[in-house]
Amino acid sequence: MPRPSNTAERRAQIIEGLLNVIAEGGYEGATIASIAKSAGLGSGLVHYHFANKQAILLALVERIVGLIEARYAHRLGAAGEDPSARLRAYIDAHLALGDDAEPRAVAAWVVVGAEALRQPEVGVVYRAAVARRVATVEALAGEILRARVGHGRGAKEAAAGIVAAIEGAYQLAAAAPDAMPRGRAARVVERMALGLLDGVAA
Amino acid sequence: MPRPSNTAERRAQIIEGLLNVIAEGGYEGATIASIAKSAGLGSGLVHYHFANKQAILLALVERIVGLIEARYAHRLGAAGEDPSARLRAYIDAHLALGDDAEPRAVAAWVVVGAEALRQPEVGVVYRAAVARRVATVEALAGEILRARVGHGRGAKEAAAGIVAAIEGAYQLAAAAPDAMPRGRAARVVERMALGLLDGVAA
Amino acid sequence: MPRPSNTAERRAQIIEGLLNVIAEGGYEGATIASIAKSAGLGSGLVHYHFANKQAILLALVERIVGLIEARYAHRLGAAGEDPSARLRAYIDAHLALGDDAEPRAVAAWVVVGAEALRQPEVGVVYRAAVARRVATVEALAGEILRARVGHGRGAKEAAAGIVAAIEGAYQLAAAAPDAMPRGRAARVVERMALGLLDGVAA
Amino acid sequence: MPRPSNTAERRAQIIEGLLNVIAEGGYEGATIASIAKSAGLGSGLVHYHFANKQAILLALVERIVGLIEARYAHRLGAAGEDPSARLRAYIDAHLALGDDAEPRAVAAWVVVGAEALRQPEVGVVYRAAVARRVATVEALAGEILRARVGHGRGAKEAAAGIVAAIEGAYQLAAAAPDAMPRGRAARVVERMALGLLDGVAA
DNA sequence: CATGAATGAGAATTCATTCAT
DNA sequence: CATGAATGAATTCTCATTCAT
Repeated sequence: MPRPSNTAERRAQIIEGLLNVIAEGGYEGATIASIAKSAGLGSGLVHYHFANKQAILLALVERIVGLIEARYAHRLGAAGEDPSARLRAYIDAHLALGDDAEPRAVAAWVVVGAEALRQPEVGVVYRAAVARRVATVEALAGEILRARVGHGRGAKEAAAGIVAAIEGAYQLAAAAPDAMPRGRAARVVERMALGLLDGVAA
Repeated sequence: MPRPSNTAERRAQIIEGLLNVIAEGGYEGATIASIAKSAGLGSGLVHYHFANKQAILLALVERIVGLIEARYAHRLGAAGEDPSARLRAYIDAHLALGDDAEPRAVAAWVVVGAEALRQPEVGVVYRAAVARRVATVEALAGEILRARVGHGRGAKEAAAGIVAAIEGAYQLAAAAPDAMPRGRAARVVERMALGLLDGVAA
Repeated sequence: MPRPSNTAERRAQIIEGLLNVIAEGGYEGATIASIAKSAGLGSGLVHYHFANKQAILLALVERIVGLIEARYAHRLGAAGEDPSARLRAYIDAHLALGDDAEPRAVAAWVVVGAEALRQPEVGVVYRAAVARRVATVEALAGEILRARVGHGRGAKEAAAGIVAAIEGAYQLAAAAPDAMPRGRAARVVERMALGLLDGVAA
Repeated sequence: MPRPSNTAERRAQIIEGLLNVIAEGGYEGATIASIAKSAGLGSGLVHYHFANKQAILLALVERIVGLIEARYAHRLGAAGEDPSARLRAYIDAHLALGDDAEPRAVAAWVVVGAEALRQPEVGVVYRAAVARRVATVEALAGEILRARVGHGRGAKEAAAGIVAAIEGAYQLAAAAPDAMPRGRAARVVERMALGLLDGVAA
């Protein structure tokens, strides 16, 4: 009777290790040895579970995206059917502080965004993640616009703007936390989003 | 009769070299050898003019900041005294395409933002640059708000939001260019900015 | 089942490699590559077992000190309780030729003495080693003096003189071997030591 | 009328520069740039006056040797014809503190002794200097011994011992100054020397 | 004579990846 | 599955020496 595989658990540990080290040292500081150490594993084991270092980063991207989508799903329940409330929930899921806040994930995401410039495979998953975000926001924006002016024109570029504001808020939170008054990011981005839609609708 | 010093020129060449390689390969990809090659210089000379690799990056930050501030100064003339026009000019200077567009600088800036997480000295100059941007925008936002509602409350956090939107637009432009319809970023951010100020003023 | 650790053995090999190359080429000539080659190892492995080159040198200092102290301990048995005999045994342990002679260690020690000027950490362990030598000789000299004149005044500076003579004999042996008739160093230093104590006692 | 050559002066400046930097940083720390800076000259000029770095070191050896021989010559006058007084004057010239003390030269000499192991050409001049010292002391010791026992047997090895003690005292002064009570080195070595000759004569 | 820019050959160090056990 | 030793290529940085002016 072979021992039950613990691969899934080990992979999760390793991804968590990368998240931790990337949050403080960036991707350059994330050596296999430091990841392994942070995960409490031997360094050889990392390569047993992942073909190479990049593979861990790709898994981390998935992990972060999943984390945030879960937050959104969780908030959706309280938001009800109103598209504006849903858009606020969406922004909140990305930016609000709270018990489920993940400052490490924010820093890691900023790093992922920079690595996307460098590693084509990371670029692919990063762009896919961004595209999904834009699509989600576009759907919400489209609903809001159609309710107001009967058509959804401009929803796509509004969505891009809103996602940009979210990404920029991450960037500031991670690298220049003094720039944005603490805990206000979600509110400010919500106002920008709604103000933008007002402008588009006008 | 010594050879006339060309230090300033060489330093500029090297900074330009870093800008070029960073724009495609990120900071990790920017090896001294690649910088030197891109600048058409020997690798030893790079260290003759800069103490280390980080010093080049710091100089690059200055360079990029100066580039954009010059664009803003240039657009200010056409904007006249109206604060809203000036805010649009500000956003335009950062995001508009045109003859003076610098896609390489955009990518490099994103990389700088990630390196700011890793290298404390880079963090310092990055935060200083962001702080200046926020202060500039805050002044404009304050003027606009005062003209409308007689006070400037909320200008600071509005400014942070606007700067975040700009930074996020850079991020998307560099790493996920398909997300934002080409050439629309300035327009979208302007609308977000003005919509945000409407909201704050309300 | 992990490979059994051979760290201690590897470290010893590397220290031995440094001893070998330092004996001929000095510390400057001792490159990591040459140390690794002399030890029959890959260069990366050297840094796997030692944080940096200096750490190997510090370990080498310990190694040499231990070597000589072991020679002294070994000779102590034959010397019996007589302090003069013990002092001779001490000098012998440092300077006598014989099966346990270590010409490489002598040359390396001279190099260590010069590196002590340059690398603060090396200076620390070098001074500690010298201080222990002086203390040991001082104890012996004190016994001899007290037996003769009832007090041990002057033992400390006599000990310093004796240690200086030993260090100088190393220096000549390593760098100007023709200056001292071969195999006579121990005898000459013993005579200097005893003559010095005669003078101090007078 | 060509301008008068200042080569001799420049060479002296450069040698002085090497002496200064070697006294603090050892030979490794002595870069051409640092030597030039310490001499107040441009780095290119160093190579105009010396073929290479080693040539400066060789000149420095001469310089230090000359310095000490001058001190000896100066003290010889006061010592008169008595060989014991002359031997004391010799040791004094090498080790006594005073207005003409040269702590930098002491440190530099220790470095030279270590470089002698590494650079064959340095070894040659170092050994020549040591041989001259031994020969001088041997002559004095021979005189002393002949006056006492009618022959000079053992003078050579006694001289080597005395020179060793001097070299060792340099080593301690430079690298472990706490080992020898300050200002006592000359006295201690004189006692060792005279005690040694007593022993040889016995 | 003098300057300091320029070169290029190393040197130390890092680290992903492999592999013996 | 697991460990951590081992490898070797890549990278930053140093520095003697050369050379244009």
